[in-house]
Amino acid sequence: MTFQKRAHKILELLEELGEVDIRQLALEIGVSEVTVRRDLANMATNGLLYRTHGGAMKVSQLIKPVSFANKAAVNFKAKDAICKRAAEDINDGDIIFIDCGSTAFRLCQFIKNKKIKVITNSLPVVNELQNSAVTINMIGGEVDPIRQAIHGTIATEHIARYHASKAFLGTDGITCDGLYAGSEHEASNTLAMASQSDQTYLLCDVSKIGKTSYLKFDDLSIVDILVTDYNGPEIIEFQSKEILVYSVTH
Amino acid sequence: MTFQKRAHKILELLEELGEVDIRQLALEIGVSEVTVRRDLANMATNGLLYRTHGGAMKVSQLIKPVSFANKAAVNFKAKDAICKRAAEDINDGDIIFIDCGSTAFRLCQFIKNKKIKVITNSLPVVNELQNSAVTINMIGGEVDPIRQAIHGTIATEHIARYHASKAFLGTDGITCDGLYAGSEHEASNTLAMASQSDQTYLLCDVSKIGKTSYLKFDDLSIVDILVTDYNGPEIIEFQSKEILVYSVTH
DNA sequence: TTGATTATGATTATTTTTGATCGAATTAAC
DNA sequence: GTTAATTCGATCAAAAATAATCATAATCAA
Repeated sequence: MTFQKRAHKILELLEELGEVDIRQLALEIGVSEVTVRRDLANMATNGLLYRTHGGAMKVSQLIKPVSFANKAAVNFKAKDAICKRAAEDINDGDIIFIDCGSTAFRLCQFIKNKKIKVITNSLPVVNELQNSAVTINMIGGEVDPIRQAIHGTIATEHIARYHASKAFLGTDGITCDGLYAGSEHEASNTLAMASQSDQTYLLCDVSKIGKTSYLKFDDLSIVDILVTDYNGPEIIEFQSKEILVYSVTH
Repeated sequence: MTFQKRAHKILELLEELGEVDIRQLALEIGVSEVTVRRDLANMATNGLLYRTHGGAMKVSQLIKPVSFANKAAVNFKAKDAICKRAAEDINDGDIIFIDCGSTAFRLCQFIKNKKIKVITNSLPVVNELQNSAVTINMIGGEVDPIRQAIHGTIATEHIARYHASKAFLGTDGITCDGLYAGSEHEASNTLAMASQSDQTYLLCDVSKIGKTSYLKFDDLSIVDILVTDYNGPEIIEFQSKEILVYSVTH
């Protein structure tokens, strides 16, 4: 098999898998690892792929898909059901805020083909929506590496300059008394988004209901619509506080 | 059998199989391998096929879609050498701007362990530096999906709120007359960063020197230090304009 | 026919490709 | 941090393919 044929094959595998390792390639193609290494080096100098230790990556994937995948995968069926329901309310032409956090992140998959404008402080959301029909506006300011989001006063000020039709927010905990956040920064961003939008949706899986956290940052007045897979007694109380509740199942 | 007849046969086989090898052709056509080789050489110079070691391939099969050519990997050795040199000037405690673009992006790998603050409008830079010692500040505003960066008036305003000790900028082209950019947004960001920093470094591989582009956005006065792998006559002229030139090799 | 030109095949030297090996560099594990 | 395991790059040798050279056969013009 000639170099050209191998190159073709490697690019194909790369396109399919995103990354390849040398042992796997040597086996698949039927040549020695040395040869594969040479091929990769060659192709890398031509910009056809990105060489890594032990293999290669697709160039376009050089932008790491930000993986707080772990957290996002927890209870993802509930989160997906919630986000799917929420996405039904999003129409072409909408301008929406998307909060940081693993729940709101799952909204992305349902809005990729909508002609909307998304304003967000979440880096995973930006990455996820990069090659979609959506126009993205990134909120600026200090990057919080753990939450993979932009936080701080500059961020809050930035939010205040925009206005959206809908905000899709997350929270660390919610009780009949109010909303709880794990940090002040998170809270101030969430509040800022809520105050700058016509309608606020709170995306909230069952694990958050009835739970309190470090900081109670608001009563429930900022919430217009609660989307949740929870179905217990508190629901009625939420409704009595003029919150519309979307109950979903999965 | 004449050359024309053989050529016809070879093209037929090529169309059918996508690739051919010389031994197989010699057998099939009934001539010596030397002759086949001569035929292929002939046809290759006329662009009828692509010669490989031991055979030939259909031209169309050879090249994958253009999307593979990613800027970040093109000429990366020069870019790495440039960025490595530039990084030597970055010290703990510095606050630096990093411009968007494939060259400045390569600075990331050399500053991951420095205790500095980075202000950038480049999404790849943010992703690359996420799990590093660096504190990141993301410039906010509209996301340009092609350049993977934040551009626009909001972004420019955001930059104006910060001040850095050093700015590491890229450009689409540079001549003795000035700097060229591919878009107005790019230019305004670059200018904003330059005006808000004590020293501006221009990171510029050989392909940019002497090249002009869509928009001339400044003379050379904003550049303090030019880091490049170029080593031609213009260098002296740059120096005469009070630009310090770091020449690197790779 | 003759001489010249061209195409083909055989032979040989050169280049290219590939795989093996080993010290150095990088990464992972502790 | 240190150590162990991979992976890398360089060098060398073997095999295959190529280019160069030459000789022979076919073609063509005068």
